[in-house]
Amino acid sequence: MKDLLKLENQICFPLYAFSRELTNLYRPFLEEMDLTYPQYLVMLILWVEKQQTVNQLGEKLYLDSGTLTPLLKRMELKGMLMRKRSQTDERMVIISLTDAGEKMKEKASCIPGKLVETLGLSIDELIQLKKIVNKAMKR
Amino acid sequence: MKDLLKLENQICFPLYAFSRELTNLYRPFLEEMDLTYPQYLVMLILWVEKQQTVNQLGEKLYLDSGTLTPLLKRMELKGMLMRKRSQTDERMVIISLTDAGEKMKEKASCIPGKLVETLGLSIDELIQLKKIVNKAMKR
DNA sequence: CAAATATATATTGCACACAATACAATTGTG
DNA sequence: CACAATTGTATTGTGTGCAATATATATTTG
Repeated sequence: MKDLLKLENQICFPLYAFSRELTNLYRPFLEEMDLTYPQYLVMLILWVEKQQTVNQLGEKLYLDSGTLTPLLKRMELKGMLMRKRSQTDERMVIISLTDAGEKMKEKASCIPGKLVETLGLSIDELIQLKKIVNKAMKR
Repeated sequence: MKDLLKLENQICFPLYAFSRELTNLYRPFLEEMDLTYPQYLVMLILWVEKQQTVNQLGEKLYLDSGTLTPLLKRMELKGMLMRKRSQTDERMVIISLTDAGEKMKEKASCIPGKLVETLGLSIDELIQLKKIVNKAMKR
């Protein structure tokens, strides 16, 4: 029986290391747009949705307000998006893109392709990977 | 042609979210031992290797000294390990477990099993997952 | 052997993550 | 309608990650 308490026998560690490696792979492309990877994920949502509350962003990204609030404030400072309290329910903050934020979409369009290229995995492997991870996330 | 700039079409985002979810799944088990997930990874190495320099730990975990130094100091404060400069080369810091640190191994032995159970993936899927991730990491 | 170079760790600064808590606005209930 | 419970965001504190820089020690080279 092999020792499960060995780094090389771990399944979660490769995923953890790979996840960090992924944000490192995105970094050079995102730096050109002054975005971090989590900020890029926010932009992905806003390029489609136009209006999102902090809570809606958090549900989609699995992040809470303790992470999102300062992140969104930094993006607001950079002029990419606006934060405005809802008129109808003042507990909510509505996030929406500025024109500058909208314009970034075009520049970002090449990023997914570049990343897949860098990863060097086949389409089949990517589909497999996504399928398995999605199953585990659905617990 | 589907829009690659949509969150639901991303392959990296599920991996990123899943990686965070994994450390959340470990948290309840590790809290009993006063460990975080990265600290647990350090312990996995030291339970096998006995002596490791900061650099050796960093190579195995893909982490740099800016991350490891404070992390190891916190673990030293908790009495799990010792940090001592090498006599032969004073640039190096040798990390080794205390008796208390050694003893934690027994309590940790059940963790890998519990995690796999929680994940709810088949052995085949786990092997697939590890194989694909390892391939991508080897670029 | 002295000076340049390389190596190993530490420090600093910034950006996440997340638990715990706080707080204001809203909703549900008697 | 008062008021307790809920909801949505913000704040605080701790712990990573990582780039850039600093510092001390070794090693290489002329």
